[in-house]
Amino acid sequence: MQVEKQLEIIKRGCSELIPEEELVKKLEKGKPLKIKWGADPSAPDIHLGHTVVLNKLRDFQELGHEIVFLIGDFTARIGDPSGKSATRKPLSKEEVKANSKTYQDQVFKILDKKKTKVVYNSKWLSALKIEDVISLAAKYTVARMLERDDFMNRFKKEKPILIHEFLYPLLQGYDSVVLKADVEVGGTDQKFNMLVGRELQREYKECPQVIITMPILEGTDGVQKMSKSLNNYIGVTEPPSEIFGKIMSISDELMHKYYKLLADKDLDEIKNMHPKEAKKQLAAIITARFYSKQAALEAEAGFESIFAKGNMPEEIKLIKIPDKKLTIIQLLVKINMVESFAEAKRLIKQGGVRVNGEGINDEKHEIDLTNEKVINVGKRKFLKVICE
RNA sequence: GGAGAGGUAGCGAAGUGGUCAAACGCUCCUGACUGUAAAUCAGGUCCCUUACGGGUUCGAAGGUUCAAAUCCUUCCCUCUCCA
Repeated sequence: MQVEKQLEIIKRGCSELIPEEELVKKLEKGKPLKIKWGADPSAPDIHLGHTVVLNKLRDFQELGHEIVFLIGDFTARIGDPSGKSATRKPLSKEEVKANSKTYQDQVFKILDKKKTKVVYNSKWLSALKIEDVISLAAKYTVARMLERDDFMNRFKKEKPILIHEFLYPLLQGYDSVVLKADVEVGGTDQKFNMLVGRELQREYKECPQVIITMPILEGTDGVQKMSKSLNNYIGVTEPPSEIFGKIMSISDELMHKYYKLLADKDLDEIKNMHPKEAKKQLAAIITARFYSKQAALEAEAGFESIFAKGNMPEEIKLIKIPDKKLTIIQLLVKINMVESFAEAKRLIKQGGVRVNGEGINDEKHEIDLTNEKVINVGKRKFLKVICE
């Protein structure tokens, strides 16, 4: 394909491309490029945030380039605290192995497995000797490290920065050296690390990689970046009804961002639609992407039935318990719909608990479980319970 | 190594002997209104108890006191300055 045409596709939706001229030169050689993408296998669930980058990688694959999917197993075993204040706990070899497997399965929902090479950085990083690490560290200065926002902020705020945190960008950059990456793709939060990679490649007399950053997707709260630990994520393996429902609950403002980053759609058209309709469409597009059109339709029908018409969901998980009769509070605790008796009481007092659709406001209300009961807390939590 | 500041609930941050289960803000949860949107309003947000009340919390462990987040001792951790 013509370089110009390729460039257009590559640039679409990306936040920065550094530097464009170099990418053009690389493309002009007409050979497939090595596109590096690094992932941390400590949280093996892929969510919509990751898919922004993954979609870009798929663009590259469709253009005939090679994706190198680097699993940072070495990093995960040591525990990377960067960004977050809490130090992540290191994972064992076995955990990392299991995680990276799940990770791969999910990634290939989007990427073409045949055109993806999977590599583990422990292969070369664990072989480094302390001498090698020191000479690597000698190629970068503290002042340049502090250019990174996160480091600078913590430095100014007198918050701790651990020495080994400085090593992570270096190791990540060293990965690029070893892989001889032509391009590295990541979120904008990875810009600094990827730039270090460029510098290091230059130091090691390799051709510096081109950097492509993709915008960071905010989580369902609309503020923080999507992540599992903040519980504001939409995972690609969640059931269709969940994906659909979670998208319906985002704010209108956020919906426009999601459209821009996740759906290839004409934005003007969206602006003219009723926001609710637009959101439904978005939910359907995304649900269909990970399942099927059919699944999306079903999810939508279910959603309409439950929330617009106030019906019960069609499929509710059934739980069997040994007791025939329990007070509502005991029951809620028993089936883990609430964390404590006190919480159960609060919810009842506030009118958030229903049995078979009927509001319960008596804390001592007894539930007869000889026949099936639908217990419902708040808008979203439903369970069926029966005595076994 | 020396000097100083600090560690409080999910987060930020008050509190410096009793009225502290700990102000305030955010987050989060429930309800009303809606479009499971936003904004707004009402309530809630350690555990047990219908309630009265009780139990465990303020970096950790000891101690003083009728009474400790607050005072003392030791320890752990973070930051700043000096070397």
